[in-house]
Amino acid sequence: MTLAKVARYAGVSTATVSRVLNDVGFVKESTRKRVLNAVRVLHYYPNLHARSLAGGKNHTIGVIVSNLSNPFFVDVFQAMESTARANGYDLLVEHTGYRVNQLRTGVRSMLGKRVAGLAVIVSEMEESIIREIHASKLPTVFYDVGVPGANATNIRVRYEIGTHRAVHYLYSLGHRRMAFVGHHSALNPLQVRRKAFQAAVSRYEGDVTWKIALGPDSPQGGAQAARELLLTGFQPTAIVCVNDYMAIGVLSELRASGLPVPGAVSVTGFDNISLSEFTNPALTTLNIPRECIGQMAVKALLREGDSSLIPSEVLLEPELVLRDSAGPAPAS
Amino acid sequence: MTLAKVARYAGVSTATVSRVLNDVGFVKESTRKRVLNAVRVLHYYPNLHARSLAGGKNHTIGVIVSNLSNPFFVDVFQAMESTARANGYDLLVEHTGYRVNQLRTGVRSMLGKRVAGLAVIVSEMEESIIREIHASKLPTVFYDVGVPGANATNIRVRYEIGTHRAVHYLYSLGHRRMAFVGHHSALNPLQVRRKAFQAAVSRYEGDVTWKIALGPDSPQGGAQAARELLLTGFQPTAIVCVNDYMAIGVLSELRASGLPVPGAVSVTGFDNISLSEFTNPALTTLNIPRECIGQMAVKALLREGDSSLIPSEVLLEPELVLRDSAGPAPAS
DNA sequence: TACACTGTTGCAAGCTGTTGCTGAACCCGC
DNA sequence: GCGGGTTCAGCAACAGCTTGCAACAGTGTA
Repeated sequence: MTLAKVARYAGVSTATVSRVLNDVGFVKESTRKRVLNAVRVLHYYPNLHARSLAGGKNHTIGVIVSNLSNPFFVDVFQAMESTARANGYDLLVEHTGYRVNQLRTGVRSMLGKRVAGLAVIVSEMEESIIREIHASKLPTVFYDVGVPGANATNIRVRYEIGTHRAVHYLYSLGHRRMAFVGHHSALNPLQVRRKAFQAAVSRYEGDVTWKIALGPDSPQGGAQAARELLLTGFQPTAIVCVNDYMAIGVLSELRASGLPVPGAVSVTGFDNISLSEFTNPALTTLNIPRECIGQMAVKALLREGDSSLIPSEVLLEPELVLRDSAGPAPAS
Repeated sequence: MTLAKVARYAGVSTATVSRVLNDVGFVKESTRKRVLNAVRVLHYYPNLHARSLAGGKNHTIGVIVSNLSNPFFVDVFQAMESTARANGYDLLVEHTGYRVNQLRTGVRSMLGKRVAGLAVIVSEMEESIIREIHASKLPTVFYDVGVPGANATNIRVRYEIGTHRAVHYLYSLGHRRMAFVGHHSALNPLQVRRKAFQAAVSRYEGDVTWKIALGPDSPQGGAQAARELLLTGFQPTAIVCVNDYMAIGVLSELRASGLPVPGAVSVTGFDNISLSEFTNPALTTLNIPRECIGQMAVKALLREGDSSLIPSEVLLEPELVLRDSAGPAPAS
């Protein structure tokens, strides 16, 4: 079913049908009715490929995320979606599973689809991919990764500050043996978080001993990392997790090991995903304004008008959310 | 940047560039090198709209889901994605937030994008939308909703059986006051689940009293429903939840109300999302093979060859997964 | 030397819409 | 009844790619 057939059925030219469907130009009411009727009768759906080819416009924003299982990404995605929809744009998600190659493929696919803008909310990254994106001139928003550039906005969370707040809080509760549970150490932004932890504990040099354990980004991964951590014989009284999603697994593993939280071990997360309120005990964590990130991202991409108004870098400070999973260090 | 420019730069015709990029036909090695070089130098990304318009083929499968926040949908999506990718197809997700209008828009958008197949994994549905899909002749897979048709495969979970298993299990543990926590009562497939519960408890007519509470599909919704339930004064010793995602909220609310699980109240979920293993206590639930659903869906859509081999209806039986959230009814 | 292949490449039509421009029809006031 | 401004609709030129068919250069054969 094509425009031409609809036009023939309605006894008009394709131009007229196009105008009716796009609501542009002058079309007599009676003609419009005839066209609309033909569209309905023939079950016609405009070919969007042809449309964006001919029109040269595209009302789609691409989003690439690392892990759709992690509620953090879904939250950002949803915030983006409602903002985009409100502006007449659609979203196109792609997820990489933390694989750089998948990211590269995803970016090219987005470029091939001629999206109006691209949001890259991932942890994996490579210099060459950033260059590729910059060279394409496509309006882009990076989260965490990436460097500011001509058409690029960077949204960055100040992990150092967030992690320091968590560590400081735990220190003030008397904790002196801490551990960090992270994931995929090879990925740069995650290195950043690990280093932020190291920097934070090193402020209490000599006073605090620490250890690091890693696993995949999932509750399973958190549980696994916690298990390995406990097996080393190091007995942390506090575990700082790279995100809430992994913290869920850490909580579960501690319970399985008979270590009450926060009685024996305190746990903190990062992100403040809505699930963190429902864990048992409820998770003490650092809030990252996902809603706000999603909105900013879309607004930056839709840079209607003065592009000089778009900040090239946005820094967010995570705030500590006190709940029940962290408490005073055990007496011992 | 277009094919033509690349061709000019490489000193060949557009046909040759196209052949190189698609790896079809014979191209001399030296020519191929020249073309590939031009592509690299010029930062060329083939316009995928033009490509699918000209080629008449599309290697994209559309997926429409109700709620990307619910891990159940994400799991199905991921299974579909890897199966699709293995067959050289991409996925295009859209989510409706349980809104029928959004579903209609989504379906039309998929039709407009001329996807190769469509998987509709939603709970909301309308007769007219099904007719629209059937009329389009697009290979389709429905999950839960929809009726079998020419190009449509139906995947259906036998909720009656699953729910009956849960209720029976609880009954055998001595529970006589049960509640059902569901969501969005207006949506048909969810009605089905509620009715399945009613049918299950009615087998113990007179012996079991019950009540129903509803909320949005989220932990928050589960907590809210549980709260309302408790406020009625009805004191269930067991709560059957429509899915694990809501059960998480129910567990949390019971804890907040000082009701130990499973000491005072037992809870069961539905879906067996991976999170259900990590709740505290771990959730007793019914397994739905999401991995398998995702694979079947893609295979059915890619009906290469004999389409008569594709079943028009698949029934799945949920199996009880025993964990810690359900136990003997309190003595009371 | 003519002929049949085989491997390579280009020409041009076609995929399905959008849109600038042109022209016809229609209305107005004088 | 006529010039001029509006409205409305069609023509045809694209948009960027794929692909069937023709053409052409070599190579081996008769």
